[in-house]
Amino acid sequence: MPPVAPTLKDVALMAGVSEITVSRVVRNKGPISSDTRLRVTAAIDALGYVPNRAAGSLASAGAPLIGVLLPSLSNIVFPEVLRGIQAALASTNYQSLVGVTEYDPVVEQHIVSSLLAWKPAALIMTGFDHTDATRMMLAKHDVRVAELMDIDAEPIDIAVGLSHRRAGYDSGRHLIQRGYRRFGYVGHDWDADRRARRRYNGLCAALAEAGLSLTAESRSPHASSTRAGKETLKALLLDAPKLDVVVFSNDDMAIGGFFHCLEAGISVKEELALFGFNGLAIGQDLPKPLSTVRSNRFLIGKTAVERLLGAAETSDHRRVIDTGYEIVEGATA
Amino acid sequence: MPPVAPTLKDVALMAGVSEITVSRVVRNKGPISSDTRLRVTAAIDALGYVPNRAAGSLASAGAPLIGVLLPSLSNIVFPEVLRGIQAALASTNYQSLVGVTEYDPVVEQHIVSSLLAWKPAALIMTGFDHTDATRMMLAKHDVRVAELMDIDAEPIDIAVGLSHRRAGYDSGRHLIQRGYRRFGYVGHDWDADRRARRRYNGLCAALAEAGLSLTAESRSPHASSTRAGKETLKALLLDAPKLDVVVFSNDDMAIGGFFHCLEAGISVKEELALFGFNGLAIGQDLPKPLSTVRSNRFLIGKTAVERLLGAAETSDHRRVIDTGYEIVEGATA
DNA sequence: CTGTTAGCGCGTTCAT
DNA sequence: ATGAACGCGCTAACAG
Repeated sequence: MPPVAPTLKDVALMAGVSEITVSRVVRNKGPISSDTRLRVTAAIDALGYVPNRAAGSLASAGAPLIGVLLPSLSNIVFPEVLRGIQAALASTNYQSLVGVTEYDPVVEQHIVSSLLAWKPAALIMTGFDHTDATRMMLAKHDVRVAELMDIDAEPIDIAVGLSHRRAGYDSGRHLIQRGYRRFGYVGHDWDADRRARRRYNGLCAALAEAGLSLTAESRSPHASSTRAGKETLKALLLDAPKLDVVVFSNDDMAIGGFFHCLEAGISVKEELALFGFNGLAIGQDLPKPLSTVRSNRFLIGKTAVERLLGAAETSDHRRVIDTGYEIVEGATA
Repeated sequence: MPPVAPTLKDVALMAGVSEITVSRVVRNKGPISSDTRLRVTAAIDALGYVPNRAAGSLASAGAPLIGVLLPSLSNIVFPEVLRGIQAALASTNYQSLVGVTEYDPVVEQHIVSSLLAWKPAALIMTGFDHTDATRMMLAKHDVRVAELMDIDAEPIDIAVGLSHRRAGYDSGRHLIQRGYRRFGYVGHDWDADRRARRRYNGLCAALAEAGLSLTAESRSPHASSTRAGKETLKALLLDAPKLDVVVFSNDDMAIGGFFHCLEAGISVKEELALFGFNGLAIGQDLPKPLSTVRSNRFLIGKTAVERLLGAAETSDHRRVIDTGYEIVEGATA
């Protein structure tokens, strides 16, 4: 076990060529005779040579790295985005440096700063909520930047996601069209999750347009969760028993609501309709598939990487990429 | 927007000191007079200096990086482990380089190789299932290695997790003690998830010890999911209607089973008891909290990082760290 | 407490 | 098709 990793020089020596030739073989760059290529690759295998990326990045100014900043890993939505990112990265030689901000722009700022220290090719962030200092750093260090999930604001570089305002609005239209009139809303912490608020605003706009408004609403101060959904719906129904439908800030909350109905003996849809957001797999496996809006989390992550890395190849230079959403009819509304 | 990042030299020039002095201030290393420290930090702020980590790693042989290899991000369990890792990392200046193996040791091998290229301080992997080539690389490049989730085998360096065999065994003992006799088992793809098989073996051992055996069992060829649990239980009950209790390979599967019971009008626990594994939050929010075994995923990730980075500080040099598990009584068994 | 010298391993540039 | 020289930005090892 020689804890001394072989370098270009070792490979060069063994293959009887110069270092730069080995470097060319490794990177598949420049003309190499198939003969020397053979000898070099043989030496590489024999020595178990692994290029030192730190050295490579230093020499070439820029690392094959993508910084990924996620607000949270507790909300299943972000691992799914990360999954899309990883899937797209798998076919490249880029790797991901992952940090979690806990929805705090100041934490985000610190992470951006330490990620930038690696001279990554791009940064993937969530939402549009950054400190001025963050924006300044981003401007100075020429990295590509993708802001994910939302497209309701002006991006720094590119944005990939969906319009949460429109999604909320369309949810409202859809439900009104299906005959619902007495709307309840059950939400979670808005300060952290700005997108939930945008959907709420869209929903209210749709109601207003139809001459309606929310009959009752309640917001949990906590992060979204099944439990929060369950308890918040319970609380809401104590105050305002006469509702047709309850729109939840997302599927987690809605599933909690569904469970509450099961426990309270409320017949879902017949007595009270439920509507979510995200289209999580588990919601579709409930005894009654949840009516909701499918956001395309995996696609968002995947698309972001493709756009960030493939910029030159495509002629498509949109700054805002709408990955869309679809209303999932389900059986709860 | 000057796309030319300032370097140590720029800071040194501005502060009227040498580069190494700036370097010392940045790293908080070696004695520095508070006067020069002040001037240097002022210059750093003024220029917006961010150290180049690639250069630092090259010079000092070794990067403040932890490579993290996860088999999947679809199974909620691994994001939770990652959460623990990130939480522990937050208070250090280490960052995580994340890769996903899709349960394939060959993919794992490629990722290990590219991670090693950064000279990380440590690698966090899952399970004990690695190719020979992977083991060889690990031996050569002196990195710390943690193998997570399982402690039922001999680790390369350290292992952090729980004994799945014992967890399965204890589940069996627990259920037998509660009077169950006719056991069913509903599982998922074992080839990918070796730990599920270990739990199964433990369960069977407990049954055998009590002179019992599985009355019926069925395994989905797919990855674990609510849907797979639902469908597999349904199939199982067609063949073997007379069961007291069904043990599932994990909570996702068990929750699916719960949903099947709801749909089929089977009274959970009274007619058929259900038992899971993991102790996911959502299982505890079902109308009847799921009876299961709590694995401590967050703790596993967090502990691994602490052990890997804090080795010198603690006198605790165990190679195997048991993060334990607890039986969660619930209301479904 | 501060500076000098040397070089980490590689890629760029220019030659041959 | 191949190579030599140089330097990327930083830190280790010594001075002083």
